[in-house]
Amino acid sequence: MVDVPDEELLTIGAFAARARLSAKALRLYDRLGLLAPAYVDEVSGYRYYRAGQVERARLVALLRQLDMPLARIAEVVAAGDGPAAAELLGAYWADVEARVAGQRTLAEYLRGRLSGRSSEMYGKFTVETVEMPAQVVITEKRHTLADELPAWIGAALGRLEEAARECGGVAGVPYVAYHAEVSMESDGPAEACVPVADEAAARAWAERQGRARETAVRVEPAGRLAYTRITKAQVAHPQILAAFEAVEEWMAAQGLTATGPCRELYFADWPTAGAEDPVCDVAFPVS
Amino acid sequence: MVDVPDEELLTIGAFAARARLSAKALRLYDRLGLLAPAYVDEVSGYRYYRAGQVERARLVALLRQLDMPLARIAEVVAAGDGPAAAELLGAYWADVEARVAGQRTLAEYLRGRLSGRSSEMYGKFTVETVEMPAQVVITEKRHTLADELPAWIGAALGRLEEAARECGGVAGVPYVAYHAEVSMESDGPAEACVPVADEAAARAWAERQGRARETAVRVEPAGRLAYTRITKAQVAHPQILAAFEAVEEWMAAQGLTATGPCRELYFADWPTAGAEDPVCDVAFPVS
DNA sequence: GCTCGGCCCTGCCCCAGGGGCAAGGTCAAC
DNA sequence: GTTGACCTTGCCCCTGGGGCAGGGCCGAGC
Repeated sequence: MVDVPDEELLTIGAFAARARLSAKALRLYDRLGLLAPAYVDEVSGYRYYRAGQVERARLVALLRQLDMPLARIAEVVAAGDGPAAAELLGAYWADVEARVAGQRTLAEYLRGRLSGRSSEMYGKFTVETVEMPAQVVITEKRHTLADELPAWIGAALGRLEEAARECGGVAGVPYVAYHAEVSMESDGPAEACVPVADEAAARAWAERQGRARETAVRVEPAGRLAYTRITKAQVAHPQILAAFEAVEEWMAAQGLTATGPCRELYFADWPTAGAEDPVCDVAFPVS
Repeated sequence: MVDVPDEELLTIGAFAARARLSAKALRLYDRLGLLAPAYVDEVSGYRYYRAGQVERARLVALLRQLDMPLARIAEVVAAGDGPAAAELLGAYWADVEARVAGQRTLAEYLRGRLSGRSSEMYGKFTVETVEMPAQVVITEKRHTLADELPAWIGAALGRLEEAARECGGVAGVPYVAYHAEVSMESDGPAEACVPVADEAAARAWAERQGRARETAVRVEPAGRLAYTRITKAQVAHPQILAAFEAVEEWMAAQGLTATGPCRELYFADWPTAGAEDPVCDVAFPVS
């Protein structure tokens, strides 16, 4: 069954004008299989489109106005005009809104910082050091983006504290270590850690864990932590960045260097804490 | 005065880790003059950064998280840490919010359309045709983006109606013709047109116009218009797209083709009209 | 002094989503 | 038949890097 040209076919230029797309874009969509011409002359290579394809082309154009990647547009148009397509679009747009919401917070923070309050930013934080004993910790590690981070921290520390009951109980302040930056673009990994009393039980617990979550048992060596204490309101992206920067600046001034990934130690009961209650120490292991 | 390396210098890898940037990105920023190393070894080409440059590098990294182009980031960091930089950031972010607001409206519209209401979309519009006599029109043309379009339409039609008083008065329904799509990416041009009674006076008026605005006088030939009437609430991007599509679909069904750019005819007094009052005909010249 | 591993260098190709241009083939109207 | 508009492919350009190849630099251990 060969497509034969009939009198309803449009050249690429005419089709582009009706679809409000460029001919160049139409050639690209053809090459990607997103919007194939109804007929292609084998001799001249001319593309011919049916008038009925305009609707689909316009849908593609509108989705492109949302900056949706062509691959996702292909999924949407493949899903047809039903609720499935609407679902895909909704999921995409929810992603966009989540990203923009994070960026909005960051933009507000940066605007405030650039406005001239930068000099007072570092003064607000008091940095101190504390000696930490060696600790056996049970951990759960995951790659995650900044927007899902708070939910994951809550869930992971909850699971680990539950597990700690079989390992001699929680023997220190639970914390989260960041092995790489967690932000909108970079996804960590982050590692939730809960100190426990019974190393043997902890190792037995780790043996029982499946592959669903990346769990581990580790002995965290003793050492000194440089930290600053922040309130519940400050434990949010991006305000918390100021705290990290304050600690690093203080370390540089003291001639100290970080000997490991930075941490957030959650020493308070999170749900019952008020916004202005101190709940967290932002810390670096130092030497 | 040559920069001499002292013991405070960091290699690119160490600096990248502290700034939470990749070495590749740092080389790019160096090449663009955005963040030059404190010292470059002339023999090895190795880049060395001062610890004090970390702050600036982090600012760049944070601004990149806002998807700000490097050229604008360069402007921001060049403006220093004062209100000027905050102003630039604010202007950029306002642009982003405006763009996203338009996309949000479009996404909501599309989600509704894809949900399965597409079959009833076209049914809501009644398309008819009308014969238009030849008209002398005075016009003003401009390239504009979708977000500034409503304001420009109001201003341009206001100016043209004022000018029409010297040209024998307004002799028909003012309209806006779209010579190409006006959206977030494409900027038209759009042409505001007001029919006038006195062609000679109109040509004299056009002669007096300077180059500040792109004005013209034209005789619009007689012809048939296919149109549908919409309410004030529907005269907004992107709801109005449904009206345009309805007219085009109807035209295709009737075997008619467009013979010129599409138009919006504003026949009602805009300020006093209510949201549900018909105010506008969405039309195509057809043959 | 020699080698080894870990950094670092430049340069090239790759991604999306096209824009722009050149060289050449086609099509339709006159 | 000619002409001009339209179409084709192919190549280089943009941003903001990622990834890799081939080669140089450096400190540690032997």
